[in-house]
Amino acid sequence: MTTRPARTDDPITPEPPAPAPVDRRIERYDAASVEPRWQATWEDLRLYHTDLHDPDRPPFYLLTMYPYPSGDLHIGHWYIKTPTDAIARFHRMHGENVFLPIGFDSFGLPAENAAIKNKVNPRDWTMRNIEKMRRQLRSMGATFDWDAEVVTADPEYYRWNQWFFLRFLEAGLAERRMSPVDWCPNDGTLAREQVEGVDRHCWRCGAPVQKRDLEQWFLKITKYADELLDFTGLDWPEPVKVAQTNWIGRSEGAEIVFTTTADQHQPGGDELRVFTTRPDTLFGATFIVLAPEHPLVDRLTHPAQRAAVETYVTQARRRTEIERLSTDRDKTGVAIGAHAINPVNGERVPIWIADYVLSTYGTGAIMAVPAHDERDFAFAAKFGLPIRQVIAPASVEAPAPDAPMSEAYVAHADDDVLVNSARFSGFPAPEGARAIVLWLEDQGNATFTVTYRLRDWLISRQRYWGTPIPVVYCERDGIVPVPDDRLPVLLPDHVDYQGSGVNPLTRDAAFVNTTCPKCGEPARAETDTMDTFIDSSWYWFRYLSPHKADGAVDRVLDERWGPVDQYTGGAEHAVMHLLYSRFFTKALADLGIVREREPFRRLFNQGQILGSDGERMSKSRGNVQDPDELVKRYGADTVRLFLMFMGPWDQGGPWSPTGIGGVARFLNRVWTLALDPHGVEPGDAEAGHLPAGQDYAAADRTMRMAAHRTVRIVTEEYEGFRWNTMVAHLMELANALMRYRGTEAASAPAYDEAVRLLLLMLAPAAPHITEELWSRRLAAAGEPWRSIHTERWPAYDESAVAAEEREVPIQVNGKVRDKVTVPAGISDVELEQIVLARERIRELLAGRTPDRVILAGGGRLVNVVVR
RNA sequence: GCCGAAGUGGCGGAACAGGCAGACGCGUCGGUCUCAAACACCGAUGGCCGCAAGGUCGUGCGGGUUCAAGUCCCGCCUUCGGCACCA
Repeated sequence: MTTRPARTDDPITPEPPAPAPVDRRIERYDAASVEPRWQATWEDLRLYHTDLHDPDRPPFYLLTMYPYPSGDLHIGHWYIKTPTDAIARFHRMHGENVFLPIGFDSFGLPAENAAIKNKVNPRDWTMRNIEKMRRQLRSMGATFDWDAEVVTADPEYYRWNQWFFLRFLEAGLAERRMSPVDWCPNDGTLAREQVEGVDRHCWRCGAPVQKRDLEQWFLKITKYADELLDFTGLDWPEPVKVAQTNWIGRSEGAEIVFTTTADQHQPGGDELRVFTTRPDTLFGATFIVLAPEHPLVDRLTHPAQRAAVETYVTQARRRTEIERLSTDRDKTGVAIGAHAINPVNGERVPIWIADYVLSTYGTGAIMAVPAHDERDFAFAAKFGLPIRQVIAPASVEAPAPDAPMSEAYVAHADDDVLVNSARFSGFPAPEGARAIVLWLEDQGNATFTVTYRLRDWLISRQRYWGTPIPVVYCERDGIVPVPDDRLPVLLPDHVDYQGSGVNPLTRDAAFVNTTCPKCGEPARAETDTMDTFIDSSWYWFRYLSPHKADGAVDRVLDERWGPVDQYTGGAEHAVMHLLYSRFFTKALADLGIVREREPFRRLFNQGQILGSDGERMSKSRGNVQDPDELVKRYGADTVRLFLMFMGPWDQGGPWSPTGIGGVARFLNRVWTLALDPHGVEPGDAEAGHLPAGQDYAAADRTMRMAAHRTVRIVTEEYEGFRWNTMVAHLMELANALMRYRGTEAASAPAYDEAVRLLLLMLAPAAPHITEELWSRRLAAAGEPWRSIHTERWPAYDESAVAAEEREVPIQVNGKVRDKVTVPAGISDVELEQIVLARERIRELLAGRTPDRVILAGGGRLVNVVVR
């Protein structure tokens, strides 16, 4: 590949910064002066601006989760982003055209909270933070392509959120429905984090939180539930796939129709559809439970029960879903005083409501089978409802219908059969389930169905700082989409919060009062804004053409660059962000806007850096670690390398700077090896002499072998993101070379080659010091400057890595007792002879003949077994 | 409760695919350099016994398979992360 610096739009006139002349007494590595100098040079040369149309090199799209501009770049950001930068540099050295963009996820609650609390403008607050974080991000020395930067709070970005919304609306993928929110009379809708305490009060005014039903917008992600379960072709961590699969929660079963009976207060005949995964237990259904929110509750409730029911419904609505679903709680519920007919046996069963049944799952109604469901069992036991066993292993005698049970029989034995189930008795359980549904289906009382835990995506937010939803409400025309040519619907720059959490857009007359695009009459603008997960569901498409004015996505570039080759970011986004992004991509593909149906081919979740107290870093805990101080003291390269060296990347852990000195020492050692090969250290008695028994040629071979073996292993470690062992192996190589420094072998070509390889291998991880040393080597050799980061990644020399001899550990009865050095190509027979002839082994055998001699792993180890 | 990940020296961690446990680094101890200190460099460093050679124990706990187990199997314990009565 080219040895010129990466392509830029400008003609290249590399003006290498004049390297300091190499003194006899060499200076130590001074990061504070070297690093900013190279960062400025890279920027001047536009070294990391990616030419997305480059016809020659294969594209590699590397994406890292864009940060929220909280205003502080902490050590956790470095932990994600600097190894990602090393990936970029590694791929670039393989001749790939790497695109590593960056941007800011700049809408959201924190800006608004700051606005309410400190009376600052959310936009000013956000933009100030972005400014600060840009500076901090640059101090990493990462190769972000800043030309591609995306700021989601810019109209240039969010107008396309609105455009997508309109396309979804046309395609029937967006719809408006009632949905409850947590509500405070003073501060309006509350996010989960704004509800505090067990008594659930408002974070600002302390008022008790209420539930309130609002008309809100949904995106129909459930339409894609089945496709989202398919991860074919994705190289993703298994736990993420498992988490998404559970989140979608597909279950197969049937809907069964129960019909309400008449009484003196209502005519009956209402259909109650229940969802069950166990139609085989239908004969054991002894009551019905509805979610308290079920639409028929009001209509069916008997007057005598009305007061109790209403109290219960109010209570249930005040509980969080987590509370309602908590297993620790006692079962609660109320009979509503109505009944329904079990279609399978005509039995009249009572209808209850209970908060353990959710209106959002299935049909919001269940048939309770206490004999075969633990929750129903607990409920029946508490309220004295009948329990009837209808499933039992064929191997035991069928129990009587009313035989007492101490617990629900839920376990699936292979020989489970239906019992007490009329003509279905004796059917094996799975066949029984099928037969019952088929039979009921004929009468119109059942259908096979699939239900998902996944719910449609509620995107409406009653907040200012987000993308306005582009619809208008007209007296005459109803819900009217804003036409494309009127986009973007601009967020006003200044709003008055009046010290309250209520969405200030609702009070902004200029925003709210608009005209209907259809009839031209006065109309009301939608004041809800979009969930910020919308922003992050397509930002990587926009990076390809951030300023494109006539479309959201550049289709040509999408064809060329999509899907993202590698995505890096935290595991906390395992479900929501990654699932929404997959949904968006599929929907956009169906709308013909993008080509691919999956956004991220390969995903890596790095671990999380915790505070030194082992807790998640947060401002409120005061355990946020600022890297600036460390960077000032040790330099960016040292901090980068230290973060990589700490442990496996997917592990994370509590932050502690202990040990960073070791990494700094290593970089200084590299500096010394490269610039002062002939110096000697006073502390080393052996300094200046080759290791005992080695001549110049042996030293040469040893150095070559060490360097090339390191290339072999380190290349694999870069590919697998195993940074900690990668750094360890580079340290080993440096230590090995250190042994030859100051000896005659330091003049050998092998020494110089080893230093060259060491620098190349270190370059992606520690880009500044290697660039500096590289420039000095070139200058010393009288060659023109070129960046080390445009060099090719080294290949190892097969002949150099092969050893002539190897050491074989010898075990007797599985314990290492001896070692022997043998020629590399030795045969098994010869090896065995040598081993058995060893004095130490003969001693241990004491005249006995070995039972077996095992040569393990092609003679890597010998085990002599004697009993 | 369910799902997922993990438990290895004083500490962070290493160990391909069952084959020398503890790579690399920190810390500690000893040394060289220095008037001295810092820096740098060299050496030692799992526990116990031993002057040494060497022995012995040792990867959360208890069993097992194997010539050989940190690694595989069975049964537990602990920690972290996620999910939450999903019918």
